Amino acid sequence: MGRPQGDRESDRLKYALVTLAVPLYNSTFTYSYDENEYPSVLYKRVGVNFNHRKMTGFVISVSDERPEGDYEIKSIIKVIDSEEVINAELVHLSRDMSYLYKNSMGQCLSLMVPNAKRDSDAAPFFEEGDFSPIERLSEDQERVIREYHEKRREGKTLFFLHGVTGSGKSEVYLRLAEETIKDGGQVLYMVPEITLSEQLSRSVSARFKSRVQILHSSLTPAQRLKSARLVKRGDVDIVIGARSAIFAPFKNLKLIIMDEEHESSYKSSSSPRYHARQLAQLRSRYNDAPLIMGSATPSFESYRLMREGRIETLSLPRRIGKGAFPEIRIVNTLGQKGNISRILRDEISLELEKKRGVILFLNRRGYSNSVMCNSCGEVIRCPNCSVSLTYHKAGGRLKCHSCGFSIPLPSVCPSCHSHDLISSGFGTERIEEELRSLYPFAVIKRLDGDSVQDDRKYISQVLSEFEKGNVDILLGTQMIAKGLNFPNATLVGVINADQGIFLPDFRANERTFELLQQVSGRVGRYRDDGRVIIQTSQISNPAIRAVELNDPDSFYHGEMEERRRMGYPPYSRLVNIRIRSRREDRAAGAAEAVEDFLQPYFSNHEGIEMYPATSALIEMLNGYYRYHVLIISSDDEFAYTLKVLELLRSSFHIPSQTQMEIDTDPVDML
DNA sequence: AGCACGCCGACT
DNA sequence: GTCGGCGTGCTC
Repeated sequence: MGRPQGDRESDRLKYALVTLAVPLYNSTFTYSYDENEYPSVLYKRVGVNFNHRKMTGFVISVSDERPEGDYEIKSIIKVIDSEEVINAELVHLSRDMSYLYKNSMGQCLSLMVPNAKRDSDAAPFFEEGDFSPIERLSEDQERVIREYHEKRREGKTLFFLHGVTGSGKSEVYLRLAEETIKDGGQVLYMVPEITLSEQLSRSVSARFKSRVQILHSSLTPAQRLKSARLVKRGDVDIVIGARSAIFAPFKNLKLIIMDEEHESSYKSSSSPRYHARQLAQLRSRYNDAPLIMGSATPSFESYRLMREGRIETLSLPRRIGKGAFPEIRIVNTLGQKGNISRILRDEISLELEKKRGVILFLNRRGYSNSVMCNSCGEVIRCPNCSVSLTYHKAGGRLKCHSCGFSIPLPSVCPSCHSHDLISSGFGTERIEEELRSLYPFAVIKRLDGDSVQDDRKYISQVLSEFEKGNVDILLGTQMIAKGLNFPNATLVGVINADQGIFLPDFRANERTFELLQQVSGRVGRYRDDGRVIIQTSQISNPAIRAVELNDPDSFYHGEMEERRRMGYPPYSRLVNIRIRSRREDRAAGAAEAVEDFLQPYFSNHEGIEMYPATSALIEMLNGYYRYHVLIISSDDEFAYTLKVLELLRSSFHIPSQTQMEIDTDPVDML
């Protein structure tokens, strides 16, 4: 084939594959550009015209040849970046991600790059922290590092550091990170969202000096872009960050650490609903970089892999130094009056006399759970969501914990105008009030979603006051259960361990166990007189029993058997297809249409079960009616399921005014 | 998604 | 008359 002669301009015309963040089956489109004008466009962002609008996309490949097909090819309007913002690995990752989570490549790729126009002011490059002395390793830690190296020599890449709280996992991570960096590799160190703001990041930056990049949630897009550039150039040795740090554009990634591997914050709650743990496994494979996950309470997915020897287990079974496990006491709340039992009350008094701080935990904020009319029986509900409103005494309002809607507390029942409104259930606000009347001279601080919203600095302030011994009782939600260290506390109380237990979710026990185990881990890390008091009405629940007897193994075994028997994860894979619409009939209709589409592929298919379309547990959320179709596949048939869902994406036409979202390996079925 | 086009009902 | 709600089709 002869090239067109004479026309020098067309000689310089090249074609770029551009991927756009549109929810289409195929999100890549060809645009032309003049090579004289733009000598390099690959892996940069470009501005293009797309169906009567301007968009920015990523160039993922370039070519001299016009692609097949007779469609018009428009030209690139401008090139945004002077330097590449992605690389081949991230394009590859977005392709795999797109297939697994059923979003377009463009949508996946757009998550990976902060959407800043251009880089501006310098990011705070590193934070000056307290100097953290290098600890001497315990025997267990040394053994674990030895085992790691042996397994590495055998070519293993997946590891699990299974260690109780206080066993010194972080020091192991840091040693291995140091070694990797000395050999010229880069390290990704992932932590759950809440941990990030706290102690850890400071000690790590002190350890690695200026070549640390902390991906904080408070960074602006421009700052993120700037730090990504440093990572990409290889000017950063170690990146610390939460879920989205998994997209950092490493030049030479040689180790991935994922602490608190079981944490659900690693799973995105908006689409693409990726799980950082799965993506970490992909990047580990692409780069032949080991992945070390760690936790005291492994996810059941990881637990299965460990048990089957598909991932190497490194275990730290003992606490460091004289840290011992706390004594755990279960208090049966059945038949009890009041929210704080006699036993817990006495224990708190004892601690206060000794001038020690007490930590109390309750996973529900607000004052009362719901407000009901005592005349007509109406419960006051959110107009946008099918949940009841929670009373918040501070501010005197009723709030929706699903969508944030709030109204002033009405003085009469909205439906029958009776004055007889009663509240039921209790939250942290109510407990705080009870504590104040029980211990009028104690300094009591509450830490929950409400206290944070007002003031971001408040948390760290309260925590440091508690550490200094200036706070007697610290009352909090989830927030204080995870990741935080209270070296001096000797008493932890769980006001009510029941909440999670009654959810119609096969993970209810897992969540309860995990939470109680984590809460217990907060106490007396470095001492041997820690106590935990757990109040519950379900004293024979397996999760509660396991915590009481300090016997996690039997819990895992029992629960795993149950999961296997029922065909639930980790012995199967779930895909939840959610459909939502402002109109109930549309949502229901679309869900049925999805079911009808899939029926021929899944009915009578060995190893796959499709549950018929039903309305979601919370039928309405934010004004949208919600339906879903759940697919359970065996390990072997999961690949087939993904193939069929690809078909759904390419050829199923979603009715108007409805949205469909595919959630692969969902963590909550709500 | 988001934008244009084209189709029907009810309002200055 | 025509404004606007909504259904349908398309995007290099």
